Amino acid sequence: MPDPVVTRFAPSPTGFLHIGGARTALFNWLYARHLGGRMLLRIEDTDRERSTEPAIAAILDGLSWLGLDWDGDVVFQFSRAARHREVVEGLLASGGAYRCYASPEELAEMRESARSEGRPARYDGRWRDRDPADAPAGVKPVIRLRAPQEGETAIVDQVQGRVVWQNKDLDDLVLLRSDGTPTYMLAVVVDDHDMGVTHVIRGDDHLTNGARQTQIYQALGWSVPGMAHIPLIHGPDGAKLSKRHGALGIDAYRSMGFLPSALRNYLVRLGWSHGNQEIFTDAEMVAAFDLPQIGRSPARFDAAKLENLNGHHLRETPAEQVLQAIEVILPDVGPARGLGPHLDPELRARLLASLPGLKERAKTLIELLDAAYYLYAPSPLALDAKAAAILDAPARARLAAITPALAALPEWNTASLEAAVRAGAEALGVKLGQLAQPLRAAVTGRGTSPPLFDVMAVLGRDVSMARIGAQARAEGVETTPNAA
RNA sequence: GCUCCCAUCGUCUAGCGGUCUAGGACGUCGCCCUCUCACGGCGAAAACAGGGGUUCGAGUCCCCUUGGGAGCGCCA
Repeated sequence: MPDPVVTRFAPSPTGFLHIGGARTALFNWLYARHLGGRMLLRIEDTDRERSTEPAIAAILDGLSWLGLDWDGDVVFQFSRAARHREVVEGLLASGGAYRCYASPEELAEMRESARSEGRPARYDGRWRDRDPADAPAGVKPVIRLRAPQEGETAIVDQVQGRVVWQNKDLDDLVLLRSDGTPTYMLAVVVDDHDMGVTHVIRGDDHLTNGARQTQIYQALGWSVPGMAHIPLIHGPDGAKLSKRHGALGIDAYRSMGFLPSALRNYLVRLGWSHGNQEIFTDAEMVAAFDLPQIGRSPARFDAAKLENLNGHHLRETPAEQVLQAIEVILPDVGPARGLGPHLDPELRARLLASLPGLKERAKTLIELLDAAYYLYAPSPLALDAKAAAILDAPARARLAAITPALAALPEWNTASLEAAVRAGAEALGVKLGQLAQPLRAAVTGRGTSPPLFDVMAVLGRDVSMARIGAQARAEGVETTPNAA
């Protein structure tokens, strides 16, 4: 293994970690893990106005929740400003950069007239070869790269292929602002170089930046890292994922009850494929992932597929782990549904026992929690519309009829309950469903639930009989359907 | 406007010149299973944007058109 790969995820902390950023991080992580390399994390906080502590925390939290770990310490770009300046000084000395005294107004005017004349909107190089003695007094200059004006600049991208720009279409970008702080374009190059990054994997909105950064590498005499510009994720309407589509941070998906493993699985298949395989464990993903299988067209975000995948992962995940995932989001989502931020031991045990039946039927942890309502419902149990419809007078009469047999059961478990109810249905001359459905409605307050006998077994004799009794006694009485 | 990128079922995609009467998955619609709902099983409808080339042969290569997208800051 001659050249261990080093990738990096480099978000700017100006907002939460969104779904596109999460996928970029995942791809970097997978590529590094696949090749036994390292993934670094760098926070691009050179924009002091917009970078915030909460955003940094949200990004770190999001990555951790998603299960994407990084190697080494987090690098904060702003802390490296002195190094960035040093590099620019060198460039200034070698003639690779120059001071530009153009005012913001001049620049705006330049862009406007260029556009109106159908020319590319770019800096015209007016200070490129001008005598510094012409510098207006009192104006702090920016420092620009003396970019080549002829020929072409190409990047050999592992996803996009060889992409070429004519140098005349690229202008002299700003390296150092007039206040002496480095720009993103410069900082990225210096940091990637200093950090030993071998592969830059990022969204293809950076494709042009790739060319401009290549010019900086060349001016510095540094070797250009491998690049892979992956297509962006679009919203359902085909436009770039944005606030209009909900502007969701990764934390929102957590709160919606998605499993990290499902999100990883969904994200990896957006733009990348491995034959016909749709379902991936982490190990499979790491083993199969590579850059050549990444497509070049943007993918649309499809919530339905994410939900389906989440359902699959829910079923595959052991009950204890699902329970832990629930406990992670409970502080967020518990209080709103009458659950506290934590589960008391008794409820936890009942939930765990019910999970095999529950996780089979839910697409998200939220759905699961709602379906488990019968486990934590306050008394008296509220009936939803379907349950209320099921519990008509004949149904209630059947409940009354089966009550003695249930009360007399020596053992209260799934098998004994099923035997008793089947016998009861036969004795009443009705189909199993005609008795089971009223029982389900009485015991869960819902028209649907996990298998009835499992539910009754977990609930226990006392609770079950009380709920059945309450509905049996209400024969002929109009019930108040649950408002919800 | 300029530069660059993209184009297979509604969506994610397989396809790397002949095995494509185009495969899988999600979603949709039937049927089966069944104590409900799911799961699972079986089946159906559903796509190579259009036009030119190249070739014995094109979804696969080239060009044009059309349609999407991204970038064009002293933001990142």
